[in-house]
Amino acid sequence: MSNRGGSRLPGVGDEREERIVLHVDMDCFYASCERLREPALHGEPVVVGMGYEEGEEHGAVATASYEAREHGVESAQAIGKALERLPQKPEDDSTDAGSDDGDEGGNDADESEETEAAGYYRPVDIEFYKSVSTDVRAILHDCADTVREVSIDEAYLDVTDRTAWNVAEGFARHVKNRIEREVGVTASVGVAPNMSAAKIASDHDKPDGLVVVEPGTTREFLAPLDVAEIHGIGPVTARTLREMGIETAGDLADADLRVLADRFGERGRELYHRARGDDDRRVTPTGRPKSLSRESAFTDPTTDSEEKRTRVNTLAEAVAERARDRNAMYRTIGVKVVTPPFDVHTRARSISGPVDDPELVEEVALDLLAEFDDDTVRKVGVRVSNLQFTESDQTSLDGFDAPKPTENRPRPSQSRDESMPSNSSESNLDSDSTAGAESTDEADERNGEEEPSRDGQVSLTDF
DNA sequence: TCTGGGGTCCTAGGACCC
DNA sequence: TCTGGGGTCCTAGGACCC
Repeated sequence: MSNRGGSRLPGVGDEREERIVLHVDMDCFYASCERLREPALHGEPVVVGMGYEEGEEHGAVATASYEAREHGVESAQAIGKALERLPQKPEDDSTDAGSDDGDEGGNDADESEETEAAGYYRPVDIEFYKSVSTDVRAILHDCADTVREVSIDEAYLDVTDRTAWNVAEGFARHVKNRIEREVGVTASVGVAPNMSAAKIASDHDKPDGLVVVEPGTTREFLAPLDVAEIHGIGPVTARTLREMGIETAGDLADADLRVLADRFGERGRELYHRARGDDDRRVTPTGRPKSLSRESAFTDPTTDSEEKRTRVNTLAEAVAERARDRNAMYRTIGVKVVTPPFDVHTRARSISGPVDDPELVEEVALDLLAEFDDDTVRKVGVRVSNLQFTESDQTSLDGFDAPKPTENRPRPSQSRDESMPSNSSESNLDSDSTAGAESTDEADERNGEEEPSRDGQVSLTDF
């Protein structure tokens, strides 16, 4: 996404004033959430593992608290590895002041000398984190007219109309303080004239940080940073850039645009501009999802086609249900098959009109899977895309509400009129005003031709 | 890094149309 | 038919993000 549909050419229209963009990034969010309901974890190393269950060793680190990181625990690390570096703290139920989180205990009592550091391991409880996130979002929407939620723990705010540069730091501090006071978790905030720089700024002083990059200073702020810190430069691009002798954002800013465009196409141009502190994307409200998927890995890679089929069937059901929950119909059904070492294959089939048809999802998914009958498979997924939403939708981003009844946290309580009815007419103003094209407010959905497309990568939240 | 789950965007080739 | 140019849609894969 960048400058096609919504954004304008630089210099066109009223746009020349500097925007004031905040990037708000929760600090090790999952771990902070665990501390919220289990205050004894404050100051302790906390590891939240996905696919992890108590007493087990499989799964991967979703988030590690800073205390845990000091022992070498990192995001996306295998739990087994994390346990090597930071053993699990034996937990006895007795000392546990009744934190309502009734675990099951039992697994302690193991041998081991309790001398060295040990940490608390918890499985991901995404519903609980969502409920915390909802509270944070309410504050953000209260502080800005335009909020783009990027994920459960991250958002951009355009606050140009709410503050001014000479007091922007105070404004940002106010946002931070409200989050901490009203929800009880900390955030790092970056303030800059554009999204790209704000993102990097929020990361710059990470736990509990506040970094302001004033207009006119973005380029010098970025110059010394490693290219990999630029959003959109991952391991592959970073390596290529290094081979070209480009190591810092400053190097990239000084590079030859034509060379970059040659090597990386349109992306090269974009990254070049980002490195120079130029980014004309406007903050636009979070839109509807373009695809929905479920995937799951086998404990051990399998060749058993019945096992694959069974798994795909389950996933197909789950995806169809997810789509129905979100009032989404789909025109494309696809599967993803991952074979060792980590080769990702996708197959997809489009049908003539959008449907809501769970049986069809299963049927098509199984049919597409058949091609891989003889392969060893480590992971399968099912996805629907080419979505079309029925009017009633809304429900913002995470369809599943049902925040658990853990309501003793202070709750800002005005999220209602903010996020619910807004979308249908207002959001279009923002994203579409220049493209004089369609306007029936559902119609602009499809011009972006989403695509099944593939992902592949991995890495986890936290940052 | 041996690897979990959920997404987004971009590119390239082929089919098909005028 | 072999001859361009232009456009759209679909599929598959790659890279990236949290």
